[in-house]
This record gives sequence, structure tokens and C-alpha cells, in this order.
Amino acid sequence: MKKVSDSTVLRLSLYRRHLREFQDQGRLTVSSGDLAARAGTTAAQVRKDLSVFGTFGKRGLGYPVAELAGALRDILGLRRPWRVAVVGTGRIGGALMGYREFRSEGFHIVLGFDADPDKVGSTIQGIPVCSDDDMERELVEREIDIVIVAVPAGAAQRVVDRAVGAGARAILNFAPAALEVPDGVALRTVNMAVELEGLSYALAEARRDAHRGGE
Amino acid sequence: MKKVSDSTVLRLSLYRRHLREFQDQGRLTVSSGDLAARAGTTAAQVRKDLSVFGTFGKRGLGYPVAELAGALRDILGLRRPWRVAVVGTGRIGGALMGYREFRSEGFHIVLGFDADPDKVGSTIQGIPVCSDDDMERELVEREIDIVIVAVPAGAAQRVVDRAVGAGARAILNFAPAALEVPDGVALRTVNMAVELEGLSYALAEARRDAHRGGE
DNA sequence: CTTGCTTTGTGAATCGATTCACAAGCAGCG
DNA sequence: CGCTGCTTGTGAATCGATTCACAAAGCAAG
Repeated sequence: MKKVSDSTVLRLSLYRRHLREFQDQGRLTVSSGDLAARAGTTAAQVRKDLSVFGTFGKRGLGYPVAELAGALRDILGLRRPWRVAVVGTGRIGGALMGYREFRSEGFHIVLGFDADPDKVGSTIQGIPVCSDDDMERELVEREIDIVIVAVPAGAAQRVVDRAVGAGARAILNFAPAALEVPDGVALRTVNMAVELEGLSYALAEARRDAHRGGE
Repeated sequence: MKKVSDSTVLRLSLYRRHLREFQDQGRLTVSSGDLAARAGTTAAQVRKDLSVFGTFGKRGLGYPVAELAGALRDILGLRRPWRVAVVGTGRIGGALMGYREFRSEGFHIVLGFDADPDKVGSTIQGIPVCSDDDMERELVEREIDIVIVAVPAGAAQRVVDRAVGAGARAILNFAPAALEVPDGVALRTVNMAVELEGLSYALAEARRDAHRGGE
């Protein structure tokens, strides 16, 4: 299989979302242009992205909404639910444990981990919290597919190493840290502070331009 | 000013983080290679990124840590703090209001907005919550620079329109929705479900490869 | 069956970002 | 002072992703 770029996969997710909207509206087919307009890209981009995985449309007609949505579901691996654990049940971790969007997309958060003995044994958002110490065993026993890391930056690499050691193949990291994982392990980092700094740059740049009189 | 790519700005944020670590370790200079190793990129990339904004290093020596960190601070617009408001004080919004990393990087969350009358007038993480209805007035009066959107997808575009109408120039969106903003307004969207679907794709792909016998 | 309108799928062209490769600059040393 | 060892800054080359452009295909109407 040829390598598929991250940005293509990301867009497939978006397409699927918008396809569901079209489906709710009772549309039977959409053109690449319709889909592109919603997803904020171009018709050619939509067609190119889809063509990586096969041919789904009919010339002159467009794409059958329901069928394409199903195909994307398969491609993205969303046919069956994934089992997810959250490490670190502080404010961020706790919020993620209650995030509706995850469950409705087929990501079932089945347990949390925390180092705080007061939290161990309790539930957060109805999800049981285990001790950090038992991480390896629990990950295996509860057949966790995806580990979400929501611990402070300093602890993140250690958590990742342990999770990978226990066989984790996919990690979503919310700690503001650059993490290392071996080949074959999928890692995505959401760095919220970096996103804010991107906005800060844009604001500063706008101000600089204003002082300089545009350009 | 030539256009600077998002990915360059994103990396500058990372460089600054790692520079502080070097600084804490007492290093006076770093080479592009040192910085690249930490940030997970290449020496050439580091030099190219920096060269967009000027020349900061000395040949044969590397970059002066403190000076470069200061320069990045200026470039990223972090010299003075930004005033931030969070719209939607549910689980995600509430967690963001208490997120330490934001404050320590100079992003001061000064108020929240919520539609729930029970919350209006209370404080979350020590930050006062105002009514959605007063958004325009409060944004102007409290001189908000950045608006964080943490409302359900269906309400996000309306919030953004109102914020932009009140003069907001920078928006960080956590709602799983494709938002439209006029030119001149900086928008970043953090779509956590899409990130998870990226991992799902990787897992599904790995499984497909396994069934097919690698490749 | 033919004409006209639409829209896909895809090679080719373009664009942008990353990587390469090397001259130029600097410190240290004999 | 000139030589050695590093490291930057940057044009040129490469790589990858996006956009263009058009033949092929489907449908409808006459």
C-alpha cells in the first residue's frame, strides 16, 4: 500500500462528518464540489483524496452519500468501536472522559489511570479509575487499543514508554512535550499552548504590519 | 513581509520551549543540530526556520540560548500577556480555564461565558462567568484579544460570528465544526475527534497490512 | 441514436516546503 | 598568523502535495 499522507486522512474524517449532514438532509448523492465547499477545500482535492482508496463516484452524477460514508467508515477503521484508556484524570483528562463526541464516534473510554490514591477506585464521568501502578496489567487485560495521555509534561514520556511496553500501538498525547515512540506506534500530539502561540504570532504580525503601514 | 508558513511558526514555538530547557541546564549556546534533536526535526530545518526572521547565530559557535529565546518571544508576540475569554464553560471549557500552561505562557484567561443562568455570576477556577448575552459588550470592555470557543458544534458558528462582530481578531476553536471567519481573523481549530480518527486509521491500516502479510 | 450538460478520475503542471551541500565566518591553538 | 575544526546561512535540488485540465462516462431530452 502506498503511503497516505496525514492530511489526506484528516480530510477523510471531515468528509465523513459532512456526508452525515448531507445524509440527514436526505441527499442521495453529492458532487466533489458540494463536499469541498462544506469541508473548506477544493473539488479536485476531494477527488484526489478519495481516488487513493478506490473509485466511489459515478461520472455525471457524483458520489452516493450513504455508500461513500460507509466506505470512509471502513477506511478509517470505525466499523467497530475502539477501547480507550485515559492516563491522568486531572482537569483535562476528566473532561476528555466525559467528551460525548468520542463515544458517538465509536471511541469507548473504558478506564482512567491516576497516581493519586484518593482517586483510585472512584469513578469519573462513570468511568472507573485505576492506579498508575497497574497500568501494564490493566491495559492488557482490558484490551485497550488507544491510550490518551493527559499527565503533566514531565511525566508524559514515562507513561508513553510504559504503555508501549505493554503493547499500546496508538497514543493521543495532550501533554506539552515532544515524545518519542518506536516505529509501528502511532502518536498524535495535541499541543494547545502551541496553537495559542500560533494565534499570538498572527496578532503580533497584524500589529507589526499596522505600524509599518500594511505591505 | 513574506508569508511565513504555519508549520514554521509551530516549530518556532517548539524551539522556544526547548531553548528554555537548555537555558535551565545552564547552556550558553546551542547548535542547530542540538535544537533539532530535541524538537524532532533536522538541523537544516531549524536554520531555515530561523533565517526567515533574521540571523541569530554565529558560525562555528551556534546560537546564544538566552538571546535566541528572547528573539523568539518577540517574534511570537509573547512579550506582553494576551487577554483571553472562554465561551462555553462546560467540561472542556472549564478544564481550559484551569490549564496552567496557558497562564505561564502569557495567556491570561480573564473571563468565561455561558448560556446557563445558573452559572452566570459564579466563578470557575477563580474566573468569573458572564452571560452569553453580554458577549459583545464584555469582549470590548475587557479588551479581550483571543476568544476560545468550547461550545457544542451547533452553536460554534454563531459564537464566532458574534465574537468577530465585536472585533475579535483571533479564535481558538475546540468545537468539532468547520468554521468560517472573514479575512484578517486568525482561526485555529483543535478537533480532538479527528485526531482520534487518525489513530483509528493507523490501527486499521496496521491490521489490514497484517492480514495481507505486511508489504 | 445523437446532442448537450454534468461530473468523475487522473496524468501533467505547479506550487511550496524540506533537504542537500557548500562557501563563509568564527574560535582556538601552535 | 595561518591552520584546523565547527557551525551558520543560503542557493540549488529534491520531494511531496495541491491544482489544473481534459478525456471518459453517465444521464436526459428530443
